[in-house]
Amino acid sequence: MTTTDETQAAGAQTPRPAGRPRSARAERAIIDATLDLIAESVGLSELSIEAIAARAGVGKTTIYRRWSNKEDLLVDALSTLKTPLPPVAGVSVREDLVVYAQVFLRDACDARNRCVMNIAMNEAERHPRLVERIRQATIEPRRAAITALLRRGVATGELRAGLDVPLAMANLVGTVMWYIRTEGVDDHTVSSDLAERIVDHLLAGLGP
Amino acid sequence: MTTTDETQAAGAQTPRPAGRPRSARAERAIIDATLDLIAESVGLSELSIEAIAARAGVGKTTIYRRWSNKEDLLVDALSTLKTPLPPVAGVSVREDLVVYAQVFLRDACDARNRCVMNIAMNEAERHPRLVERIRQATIEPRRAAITALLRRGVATGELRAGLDVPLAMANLVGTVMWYIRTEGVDDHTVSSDLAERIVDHLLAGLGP
DNA sequence: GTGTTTCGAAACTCAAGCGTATCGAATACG
DNA sequence: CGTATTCGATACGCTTGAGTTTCGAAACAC
Repeated sequence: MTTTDETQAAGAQTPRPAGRPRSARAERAIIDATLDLIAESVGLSELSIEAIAARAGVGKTTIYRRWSNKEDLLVDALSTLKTPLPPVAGVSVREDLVVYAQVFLRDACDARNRCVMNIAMNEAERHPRLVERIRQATIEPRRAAITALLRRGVATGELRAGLDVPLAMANLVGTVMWYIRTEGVDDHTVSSDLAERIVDHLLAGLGP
Repeated sequence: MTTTDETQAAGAQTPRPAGRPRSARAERAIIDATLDLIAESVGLSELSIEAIAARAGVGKTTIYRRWSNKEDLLVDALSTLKTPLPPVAGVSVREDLVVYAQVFLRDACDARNRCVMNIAMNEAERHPRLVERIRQATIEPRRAAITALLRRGVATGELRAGLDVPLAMANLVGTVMWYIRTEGVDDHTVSSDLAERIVDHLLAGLGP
């Protein structure tokens, strides 16, 4: 929308509404402060607009001039987490699984991305609009990608015939999530071969 | 502590402190209301003492005479969830794993027990005392039991040699948790053979 | 009966936070 | 320059809920 910091490029569409233009820097500061505070706290109910304004060095007026309430701001703020999403691959199913596992590990270790999953799992009743958006923008694409990959593995014979795909997906995602949580893997302590270990573990199973 | 509803048995210890005795029914009603409201809501911050008092049909005075603040009440209320804990078994490692998986499935489907895990995972910063208690009373015993079972399986050869035990545990618990969450298994729709399917799936692995 | 304690209900104080309004200063345009 | 809009700051009204206090009634012991 804006080119320089305090200036709006007068596109052919809107002839510029006269008066002092809105600060793009303030907008970024608000969204950054929102994401930081979400990542630091746990639930959305302890996140206050006043704390956001203070952290962003901004008046509450500047926030309410852009978003009419808290949920609108949250929707926009979480939308900026692009989550570049799983890149495609194709050499072998095992290697692709490792790539996905690595993406999940990275996401689960980054505070800003981790809170997205927390919100999706815990705030469904209080913020259905927000959770639905997260579900469609982040969860569903990944679920579809993994499902396709697992089906491909079954088709090529790299995975066991008659595989229960939803169960296998819970297997992969649940293992990653739980391992991160319980073993306290940090953003920097996550070793590069952890994804490989997890995938190979899943492929081999527990039996001898 | 109490035998009849409104009476305290005068044990040899305390000779009965004179005055109207505290109502045991009120105490149970308070704890029941607390657990119900925790199960219905999601976080502990939207749980209000006033709502508990209203649900229990009790004055706030009756609550504050027993517990000095909200966290004390929560600690006591959650302590009453005995979670009979994993019973021992011993025929085969697979059967024992199925038993544990069934316990986890039952717990994860019961609203009152499910919220315990939610609290342990999400409220660590706001209620460290409470979370630590849950960790020691509920999580740690189960973690130890599964660890012992997995090690036994490795020793008897029923499980693969060189098994990564923490990873295998994340495998079992994470799969159950994630499957329940994403597939929306309810308290009544949980089929009796789901635990067997999960365990056999884990034992076999994804590979052919 | 008297004395003591608890009961539920209601009122209270205090703090946090939402959303609004108002202020002087700043930044644009013409 | 004047006009329009946004800026940050501050104050305001309002609601919620914690924790306390007061009240009359009730339940015990003596």
